[in-house]
Amino acid sequence: MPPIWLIAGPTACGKSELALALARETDGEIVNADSMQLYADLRILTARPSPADMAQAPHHLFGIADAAVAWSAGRWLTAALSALDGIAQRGRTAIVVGGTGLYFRALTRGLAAIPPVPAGVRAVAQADYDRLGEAAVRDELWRVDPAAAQRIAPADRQRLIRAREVFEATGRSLTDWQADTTPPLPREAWSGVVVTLPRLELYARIEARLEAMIAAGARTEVAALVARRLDGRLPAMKALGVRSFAAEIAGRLSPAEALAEAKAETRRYAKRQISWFNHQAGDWPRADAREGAAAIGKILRESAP
RNA sequence: GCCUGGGUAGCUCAGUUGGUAGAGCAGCGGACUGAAAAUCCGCGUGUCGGUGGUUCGAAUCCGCCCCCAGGCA
Repeated sequence: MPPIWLIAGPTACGKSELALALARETDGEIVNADSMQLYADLRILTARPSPADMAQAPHHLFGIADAAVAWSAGRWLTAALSALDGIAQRGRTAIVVGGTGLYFRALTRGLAAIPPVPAGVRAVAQADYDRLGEAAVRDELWRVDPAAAQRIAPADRQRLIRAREVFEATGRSLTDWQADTTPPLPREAWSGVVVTLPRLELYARIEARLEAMIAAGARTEVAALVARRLDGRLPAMKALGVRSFAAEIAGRLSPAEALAEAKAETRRYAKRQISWFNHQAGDWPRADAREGAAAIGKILRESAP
């Protein structure tokens, strides 16, 4: 059975380049595990592989969604499993690369089989939260899903709404659903590595990359996205830098302020990613990005169960 | 060289009549099961330029020295 390699790591650590080198070396295929590189609209700002890179090996799930459509971890998982299936049938190595920790968790540990919640139910849950306040929603949750009410942090609007809408839509508590979760892949099917880089070096790369993105036309991309007047709550609208550069385009921030803000938000994001991988993938081997693709390939081969 | 203003957290600064210091930004730690580049929780991280002195006690007062910014020469 051909291997599935998972390459995770914080933004700007050099994952894509390593994945491409490994794909060339193994005649493998690359699968995206980045929630923002899914969308077509922001190629530059989300650091999606260029057409030249994509021509060097088959790439899956990059830029395949329209920003007007909200994808989710569940939708990604279905698409990724289907891509992995195709790659396995072709007898090739699959290289799943990205920075979205939840996606790797979904792939390796599973996602509860909750049916999609109808948009109307979510809209009602959101409206109730905004109209009645957190306390009322939480009180309701104490009745139907006390474990979730206990676990969800104060002011975590998103998770409270999620717990509520799942119960409303399915008649079963989120906690109950989650207890059922099973991994979609057998443990021996994959091996993973977390790519690291010293913090200061990572931050320097983040800053340099943002500047390069601006030089390459990231502002124009954001302007085009903003011109579509999409709902600001769509995932694609939350891509790092969109808000800052949109504010610049609207004249609310100077170019320097917008750039500084985007850099700071990206640094904080990288920190959250590091925190996630440290605790949620603490048992995966680590590899310094500077060790190069050969070293990382070796780790992946040797850590296969 | 003289005069003036200033040296306090990584940065910009606040600091009341002397009681070993606090804001913003930056930063750090953490949580995480379908928005996850999301959402949320927690944390001041300090030779108060240096050195003598006055004082029970000095970031605060005094002396000397160093550095920075203006001004006068």
